[in-house]
Amino acid sequence: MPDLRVEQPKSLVAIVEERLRNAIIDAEMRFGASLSEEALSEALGVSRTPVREALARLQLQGLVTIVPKKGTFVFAPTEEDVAELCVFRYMLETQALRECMSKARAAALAAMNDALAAMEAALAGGTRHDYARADTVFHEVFFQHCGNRYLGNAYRGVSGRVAALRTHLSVPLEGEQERSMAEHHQMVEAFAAGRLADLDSILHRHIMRAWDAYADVLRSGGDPV
Amino acid sequence: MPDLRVEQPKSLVAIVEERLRNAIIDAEMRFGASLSEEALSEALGVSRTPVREALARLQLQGLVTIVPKKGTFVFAPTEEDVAELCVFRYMLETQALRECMSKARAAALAAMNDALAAMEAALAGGTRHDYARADTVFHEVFFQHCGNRYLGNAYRGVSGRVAALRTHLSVPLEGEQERSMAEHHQMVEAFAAGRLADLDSILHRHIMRAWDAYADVLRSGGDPV
DNA sequence: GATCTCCAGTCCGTATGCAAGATACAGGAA
DNA sequence: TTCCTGTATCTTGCATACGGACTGGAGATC
Repeated sequence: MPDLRVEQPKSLVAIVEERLRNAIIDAEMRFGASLSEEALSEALGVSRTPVREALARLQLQGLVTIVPKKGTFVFAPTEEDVAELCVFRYMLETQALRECMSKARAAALAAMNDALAAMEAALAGGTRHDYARADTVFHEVFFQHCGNRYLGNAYRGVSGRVAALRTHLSVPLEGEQERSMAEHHQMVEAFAAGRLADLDSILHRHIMRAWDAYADVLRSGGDPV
Repeated sequence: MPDLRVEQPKSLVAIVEERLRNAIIDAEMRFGASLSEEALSEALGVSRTPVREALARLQLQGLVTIVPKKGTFVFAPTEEDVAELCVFRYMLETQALRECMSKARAAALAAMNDALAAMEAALAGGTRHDYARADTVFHEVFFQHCGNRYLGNAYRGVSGRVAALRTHLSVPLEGEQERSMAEHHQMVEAFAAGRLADLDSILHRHIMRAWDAYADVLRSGGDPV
């Protein structure tokens, strides 16, 4: 028998979750914005049940905050949050790169180059949101090739916040894309050459500089989008 | 006004989640056992809604597997799973210890000593399950004092599986508790002395030896409890 | 005996209804 | 004016109902 398997249609919960996740990440909603289950269910054309379940999942990803009997809100990062998130992100990414290098170097390098090309394209001809999305894809490559599902899961658990911060906070910064692009090139070079220590320090610089930028924006009045 | 605040009663979802989590971790249910929402809701005396939500959360912790339209099952680890989990656990714990050492050394040390004493007590006078629980508490100390919520969250995301493996797989092994206890003592000593490299290697040995033990049990026929 | 078909039982996905807590605001008392 | 209080209206928490999808087995067919 040939393989005729069809993929399952996504459940409403999954659809709603993805839709809301994108809305938050792409800054269609501001930090702290209120989300009523009923209003959402009406806007999305489904009942409250799948909306409710999707919100519960998003809470576990840190993208929304559910306050019992009060309401659900888009997450609102504090400076401290962002700092801890960046430190954690660095831990995960540096470990993932280590695993990539020792286990799937060629495949990872190829994927990184593809992602880099997409970033260049977005920088040249796309919007800043396009660039932010391509940036997100680049960093996901590490985890797709690291060969450890748990590492990937842990990253997925924070990737939403990371991506949201990227869009909300770095998109408006002038010159940020160009600096970021240069650092990504350096990372790929170091990876290709197998210089792990260099890679680590570039990654560290990359993430911590992003943190600085975010902190500045946060201090100067929160969500600018 | 004196502080009269009352704590919120836990939601049914939280209660059900905790109850099921404990049931799985304490090996009241075997790996792969089937969990019907309806049967659970009846057994727990609540409706299907909170049960359903609790199961969704447990899935994200990797403790159950939900197969659409078929049913929900207690997770069933493969050898590969366990290997990846151990590697990941080592990554998280070593990072957490590093943070503890640099940020909250005294408090962490005190808490580790407390946890160690509880383990000794369980080893001397408790059941093997008691020891397993005390072991779990010991490792949680790292994350309570590491000062990074994201690191703690990531650990919580796998701690259920770790704890479940501990109970299901290591409880039946002869002499395992004593070896484990000795290693924990070594860890605390190294931490107290600030010997980070030693600490790392002890932790690595500790986790990887546990992995060996689990793998043996798994190969010899799965869940023995 | 092997295979197919149908059916009953079980499970989940979703919609909806009701109850209870939280909040905002108007209106009255000091 | 200022403070308190009752109430309308919002929110979520949970229960329940219905329908579709899947599974396993009895019986028919070859």
